Amino acid sequence: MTTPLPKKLVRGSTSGVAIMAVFDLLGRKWNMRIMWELNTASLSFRALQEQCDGMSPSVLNTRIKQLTEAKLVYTTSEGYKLTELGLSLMNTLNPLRDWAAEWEEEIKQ
Amino acid sequence: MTTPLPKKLVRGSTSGVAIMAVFDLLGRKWNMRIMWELNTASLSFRALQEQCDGMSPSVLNTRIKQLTEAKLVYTTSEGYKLTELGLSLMNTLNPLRDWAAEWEEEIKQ
DNA sequence: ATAGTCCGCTACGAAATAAGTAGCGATTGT
DNA sequence: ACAATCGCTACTTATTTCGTAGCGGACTAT
Repeated sequence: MTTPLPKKLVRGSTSGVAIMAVFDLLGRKWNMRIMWELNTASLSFRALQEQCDGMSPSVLNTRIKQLTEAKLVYTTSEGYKLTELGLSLMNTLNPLRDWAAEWEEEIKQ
Repeated sequence: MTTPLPKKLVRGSTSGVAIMAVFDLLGRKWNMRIMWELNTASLSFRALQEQCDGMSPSVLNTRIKQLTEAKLVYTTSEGYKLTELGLSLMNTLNPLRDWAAEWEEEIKQ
């Protein structure tokens, strides 16, 4: 006699806590990758597209809009750059690189 | 006269570095969320589904398979749990919670 | 034994998102 | 003037995710 699942809910969305909004944003294809590339260097639209394995420009365009809206990225005459917020996010995400290396070791077996 | 975009490439995929594979995995809807919930408590299929805002069971099922394949999650009689690797991933991802809080402050303006 | 309930999970059509390609108008270089 | 490149949009196709119904197994109550 547990409570049945609620019939309608805002799904996969910012229900309550801030971290959920982060999952929504980063849990979308390309967003982490774009941030990662921009953390290495600020890039023009075409350059960013190339860095991201030639991802389609239509998607790149909407991603840039999202990330700009989220105040993680901004546009300059020299290309797209990370904001302070964007940089701080990439700092917290930085340990992922090392974890990824360990994980790769463990997984190829 | 820059090199034109290569016509075909494995896109959004593990081209070279380990971190790209991580982006592929975590850059999918629900994966981070599932890991996050399992980091708090080990949960049965139905319970996990409820925690994740009632996400569809078909997707949950494929996600569990992926995460199991990736050696981040395993199945027990008491429900799904994080492996050591999964736990270490959540540790590196933990600072995200604080960042999310700061970000929420900055963004609601 | 039978019927009811809950479980993990699958099947399958509908909706949403991403990919792929062509090309426009603006700018830059020759 | 001309060609090349740029950022970006429009549009079609492919892939992913949702939503719902329901199967077979385990457990329980009658």
